[in-house]
Amino acid sequence: MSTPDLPKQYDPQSAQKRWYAFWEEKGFFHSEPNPKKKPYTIVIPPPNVTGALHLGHALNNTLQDILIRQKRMQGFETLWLPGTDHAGIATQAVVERRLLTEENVSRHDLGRQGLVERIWQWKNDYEARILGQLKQMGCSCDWQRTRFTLDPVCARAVRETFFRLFKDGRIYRGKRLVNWDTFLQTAVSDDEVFHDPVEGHFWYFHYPIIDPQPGEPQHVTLATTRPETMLGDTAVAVHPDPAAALDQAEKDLKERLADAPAKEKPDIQAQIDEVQRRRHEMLPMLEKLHDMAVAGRKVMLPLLNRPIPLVADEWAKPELGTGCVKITPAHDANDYEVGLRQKLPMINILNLDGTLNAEAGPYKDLTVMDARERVVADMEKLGLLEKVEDRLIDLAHSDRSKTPIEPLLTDQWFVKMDELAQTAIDAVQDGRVKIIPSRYAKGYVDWLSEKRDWPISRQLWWGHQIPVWSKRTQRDYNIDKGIDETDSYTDVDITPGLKKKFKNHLWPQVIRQPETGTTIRYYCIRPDNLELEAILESAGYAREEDVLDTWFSSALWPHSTLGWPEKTAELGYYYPTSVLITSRDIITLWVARMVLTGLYNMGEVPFPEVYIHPKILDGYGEGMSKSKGNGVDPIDVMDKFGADALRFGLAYLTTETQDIRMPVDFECPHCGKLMEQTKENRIKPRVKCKACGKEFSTQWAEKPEDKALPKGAVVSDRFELARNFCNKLWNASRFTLMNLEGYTPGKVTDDELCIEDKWILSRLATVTQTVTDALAEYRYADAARALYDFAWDEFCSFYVEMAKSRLQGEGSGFRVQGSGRRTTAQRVLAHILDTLLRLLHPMIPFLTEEVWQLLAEIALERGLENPEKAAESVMIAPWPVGDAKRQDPEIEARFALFQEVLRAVRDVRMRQNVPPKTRLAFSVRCDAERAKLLRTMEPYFASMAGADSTGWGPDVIPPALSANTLLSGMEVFVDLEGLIDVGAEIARKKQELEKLAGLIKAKEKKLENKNFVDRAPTDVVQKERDSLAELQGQYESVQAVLEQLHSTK
RNA sequence: GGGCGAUUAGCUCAGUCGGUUAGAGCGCCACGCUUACAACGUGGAUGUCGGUGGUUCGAAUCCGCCAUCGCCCA
Repeated sequence: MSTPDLPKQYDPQSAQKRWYAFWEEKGFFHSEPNPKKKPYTIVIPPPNVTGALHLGHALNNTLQDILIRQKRMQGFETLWLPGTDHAGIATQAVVERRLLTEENVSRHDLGRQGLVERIWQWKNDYEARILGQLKQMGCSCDWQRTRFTLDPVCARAVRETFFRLFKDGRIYRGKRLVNWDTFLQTAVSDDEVFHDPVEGHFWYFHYPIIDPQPGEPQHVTLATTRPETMLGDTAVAVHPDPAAALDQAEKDLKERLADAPAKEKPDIQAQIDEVQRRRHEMLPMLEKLHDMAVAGRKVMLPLLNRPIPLVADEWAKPELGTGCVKITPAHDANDYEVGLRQKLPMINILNLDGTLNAEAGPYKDLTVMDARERVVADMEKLGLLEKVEDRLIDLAHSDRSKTPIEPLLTDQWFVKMDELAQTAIDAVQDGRVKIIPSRYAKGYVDWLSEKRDWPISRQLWWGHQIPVWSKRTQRDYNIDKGIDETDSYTDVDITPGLKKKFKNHLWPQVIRQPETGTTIRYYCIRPDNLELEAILESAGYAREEDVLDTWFSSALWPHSTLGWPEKTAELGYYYPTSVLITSRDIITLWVARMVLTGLYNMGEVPFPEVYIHPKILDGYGEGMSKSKGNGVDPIDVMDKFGADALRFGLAYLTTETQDIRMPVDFECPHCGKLMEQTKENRIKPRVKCKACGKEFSTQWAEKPEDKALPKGAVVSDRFELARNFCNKLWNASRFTLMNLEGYTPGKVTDDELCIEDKWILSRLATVTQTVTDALAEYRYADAARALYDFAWDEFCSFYVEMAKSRLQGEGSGFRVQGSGRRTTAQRVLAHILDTLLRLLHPMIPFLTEEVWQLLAEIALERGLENPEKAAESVMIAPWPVGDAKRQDPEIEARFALFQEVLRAVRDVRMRQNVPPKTRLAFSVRCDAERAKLLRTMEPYFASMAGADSTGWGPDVIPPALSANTLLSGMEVFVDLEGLIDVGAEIARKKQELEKLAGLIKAKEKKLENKNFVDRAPTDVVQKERDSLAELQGQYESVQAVLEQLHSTK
């Protein structure tokens, strides 16, 4: 393409396709350990294969690519290691739901292997899509090293880690109440549960006291929202000191009352009254019950006729309900704690499908809801139902199946966190891992400090199957644990010969079940021991069915992806990685665990720095999600604005605060206009365009008539700024290319440089430093803004404008002194553009490459001191270094004077409505020094403001009819003979006068304040005095002009 | 309930060490297709810096309290 043929608008799509392929072909993305260079490594936070990438991913990956590209240019051996995460439950649930809706088959129809195969298909599709999206964004990942958390390399690391932890005694089997999804028949994690208020009831039951003594109650009253759980009750609790508890409750309420706002007072007072009522009416009974609990008395659990103890436990709140509480340890989190404290039996009454099991006696096989009705009816028949109240219940639902969650006590595998967590805390506290911004370190440390053991098993089929074999006949969720470490190697099935042969590859753990007198023997096997696995299986051992928590494999990501446990060259060279860039919601789940496993497996932290970037919200401050309909797809943004605009826009918005707010628009497919997305229209299947009146469909379209409409993309106009910026750059580049005809490289000496050359070189040196510093501290927005302002306001608006006179040569009407002037301008211009492209490349890779290549055609050798051939791609060109000796505050200050005067002249033209082609005459009253400088700029006033000067210096006399503009130390007069709208100018000056009067008054007041003059630093006081004098001078000038205007009217 | 953060122009955001006549982009108004660019140029208008109390000669900036919103944790 020859330069005059360049289109006036930048076409992102064609550049993206061409240059990405070029980079890949050249192998620029690939990295190999290179001892001659320092490594710079980032491992990608692997996106889930559950779905396509959203804007949050686009942000996350843009920020990584910016650093990677910059560091590559800075000469590091740069590796950005890409990959994806298998995302256990999320992916399995998506695939299962799809199988059900589209083919009406369940996972049980397919079987484990069948389902896993189907999920792999899904994974392959989505992985390809995700990696394609990253490529479209321009991400310079080393695709040859792409990893997946379930691939053989990662799997090996997972098994090896599990084995080491197991052997180390850090993995154990234990009880845990989980959120059981009876529909999907799996445990789901807390963040896969949502709470919804549901209308329910509060049932009051009587449990008879066994053999009540005289003066004792016949029964205790208990209230419950889930009557069927009584079948699993193993105790009734009463507070150990009900009087003290009531006193405390009253004290707390009174404190709250004291500093509560008036409108809340009546409510709190009512609560205090209630506590006092309870003290009178209920306390004696509660104290009696407490005595009975201490005496070891029991109550009879109705329906099952099981005697259960009265226990004293603080969980029973005398200020709430009946003051007593039934305890169902296997089906309620709080009751479970009570069960542990009071050493109560834990009876599970549920089957995994949500029906009741044999423990429920006559209610066996009923569903929870059926059992609830029957229990209530039967209690009523027995006369044990006191009353029923309506009540709004906050019920937990599974996000995956939308069905109610049942708390269920199950056996799970855990990692002991005590020591491991401490190592990760230490790493942050002693600075080996720095979290940026630092405020996030608190949450990290607090979370780890709880040292809660990590439950790692999941009842799923998609994931790393736990590498433990055991002999047992059924999955039993009611066993008690008891590990006996000394009982190793006594299993009759494993011969001493085998044990010797597989030493260090096999590790036992024995768990006794005192109730049944049996023992369960577990063996963990190291990876790559198929023979051993076969031997165990033929001896009747079966592998655990559960898989590991996805985070277990993600936790190893920085070292597993580099080949650990093999001692690969990559591991030695690239580990520890340089930085981790991620969002704040997974600091604990992921970052903390990577630190901990990195230290455990490698003995070294996985990265010295963690940068936490903002979260993208919509215009209402809500997180974006597909389920809300406010999710912006980066592909839509790239289609509309281009990948460069997406990237620059995101970088521009990445400030140190927590969030990026991004109002969301629909883009009408008919007229292309943007229309604000509201909470109302974002959930509709079809929307009517406000601009053209035609309808379009949304992501919710399901009916054929809706689907038939063209789809409206969801975008945000916040990318317009970046798109416009790209286009501006494109056109500045276009100008440069068009004016480099006849360019020759060559050294440019200082005396060949004009003031504008020196000025732009000074500014460029400063901006180079600013951008380099900002990126080193992850201040992306600062870097982007510095480049935006420089490129637009300085390079385009001034340098390019001013270079025109020299570039366009003799015919232009400007003074052209010497034949070298055009050559110099070309050399400086090529150099500035060259440097600007390099500085912008990490943020705007495609456009900069496009221009770089075009520039190479006409100006391959560039540079002011020692012109050199440009690199074959901007991607591998050296990162600019801010040249301190080019920084010239003197020149910058002088240039600023010129800009001020120029603006003043332009301002008069605009406010007087002088047509652009009419030339203006102006003069400037100022000191001799300034006059000398400004005089040299005359041609630029002529070209840039269409104004010719008539005088400079202290003796300038204003024309009879003029508009004046006051600047610091200067006064600009524009001759208005025959032009002026006098009335408008008078009005304007009056307004100006008032404003000045106000400012003067404020300053005078300040300076009259003795405290200020005495206590403020002298330079500040002096500054205020100078400022006042200046203002007074300005006031007088304006007044003079005003009088003159009046007199000519 | 605890922690973190936000609140500055109609919108989205900058604002360094406490001292500025508080800035930018979009939008708005006026003028202009001047051979790089109308995705543009030139100029303009727009603010009780959420409220309140304090520290200070001086507060958008530091501290206390309150309000609203968001996120995380129980």
